[in-house]
Amino acid sequence: MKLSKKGEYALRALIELGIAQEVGRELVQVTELAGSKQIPIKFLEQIMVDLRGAGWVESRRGKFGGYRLRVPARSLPIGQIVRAIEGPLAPIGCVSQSAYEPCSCPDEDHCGLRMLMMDVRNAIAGILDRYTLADVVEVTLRKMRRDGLPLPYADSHVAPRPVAVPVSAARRRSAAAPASPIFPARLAPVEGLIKDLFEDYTI
Amino acid sequence: MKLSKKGEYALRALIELGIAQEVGRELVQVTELAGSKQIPIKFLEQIMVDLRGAGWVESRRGKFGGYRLRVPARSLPIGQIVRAIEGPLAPIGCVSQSAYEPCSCPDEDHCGLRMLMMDVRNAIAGILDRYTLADVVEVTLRKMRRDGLPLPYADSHVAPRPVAVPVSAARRRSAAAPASPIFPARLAPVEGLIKDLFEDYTI
DNA sequence: TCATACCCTACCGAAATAATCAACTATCCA
DNA sequence: TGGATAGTTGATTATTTCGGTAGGGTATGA
Repeated sequence: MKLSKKGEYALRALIELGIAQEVGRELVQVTELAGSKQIPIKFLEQIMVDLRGAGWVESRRGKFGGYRLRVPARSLPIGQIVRAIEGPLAPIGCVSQSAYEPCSCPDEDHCGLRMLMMDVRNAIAGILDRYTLADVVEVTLRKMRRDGLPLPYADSHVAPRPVAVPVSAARRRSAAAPASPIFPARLAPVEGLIKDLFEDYTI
Repeated sequence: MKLSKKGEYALRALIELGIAQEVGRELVQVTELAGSKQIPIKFLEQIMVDLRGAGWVESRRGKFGGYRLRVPARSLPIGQIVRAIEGPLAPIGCVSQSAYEPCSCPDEDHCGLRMLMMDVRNAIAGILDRYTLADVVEVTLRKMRRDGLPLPYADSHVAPRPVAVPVSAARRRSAAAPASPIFPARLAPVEGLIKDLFEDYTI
């Protein structure tokens, strides 16, 4: 039940772009997204092709170029990303809701393994479809602020030169929304496993 | 997040052996476990090596030979099987509790993706560690009985010849326990996703 | 002895994964 | 205009894993 490197890097890139957006950074270069050589740059470039193809990211070429989110982070469920990059969430094909295929079920109607795997699929989907990119960005930033860490991309002398960039329609709506409050109603303590993890999680 | 064919076949074989045990069938041949050629026999033989190596299955060679469960089905959580056959349940290495390895986290303490994947890992483990082989066997049999299907391995003229087989200690305890009642307290309606699925599940 | 059925080892091909390589193209500024 | 920067594109590579299959050995009972 592994997330592929491609999936991992795609999610990281999107989270980084979400963070950049939150702190007011307009464009982020692929070298920045790759971090300290932990993600191979050329591989990430290819992944960015897919992210752009999916319509979640847009880019600007040339000097002072880079990438940014094209859709509001809050409108992008993680499950949608994972499905697009990795394929169906279902551990076996007979429980897939997006790409059904028969497996070695002796008889689907009475197959206990199918039922169990449906449970697993639904649990995975329950989490990944519940949380959006914005949620993950928020928790990341929240923990950084809690520990007093400098926020990435907020360092003004490292930022690419501000430019008048053509604004897509999706981007315009995002800019119109105020920054999320730190404790939005969506992540009230009665909801959200990530919230629970944030409260209780220790390494 | 796929279950491999090997994992799928291993689980199916164990479920079949559990069913056989419930209906009183002593030994099951690999051809029976493989079903109508849906599982490749030679591949399944190899998988049975691993299941025997794990101590869950024992076998008898020669004429009237076959396999049977060596441990009580109720003592075998599905998560244990999946881990042994497939490896860690964690989608990425930094959230694995059995096989931790660093990934491309910029900083584990503040990595929102790590937190999310911990959620996913825990959800998967929550299900797979909660239910045992006996639960899956039970739900399978329950649905078959509900629909009036003939139970596999219960056909007496197809059964291998009854033999006095040396009884392992684990097997002796299993034989001493009465057959599970159809509605055990463990699967009361207030618990158990599988129970929920059984009640609500439609294709 | 022969038939049956597990046991063991090795091999194979395909596919996917995880990159890397090479070159092109757009943008800006001096 | 030229050079630097940075995205874009397409192809290639290497490796590993997966999902089997092949071939033969060994134990058991009639």
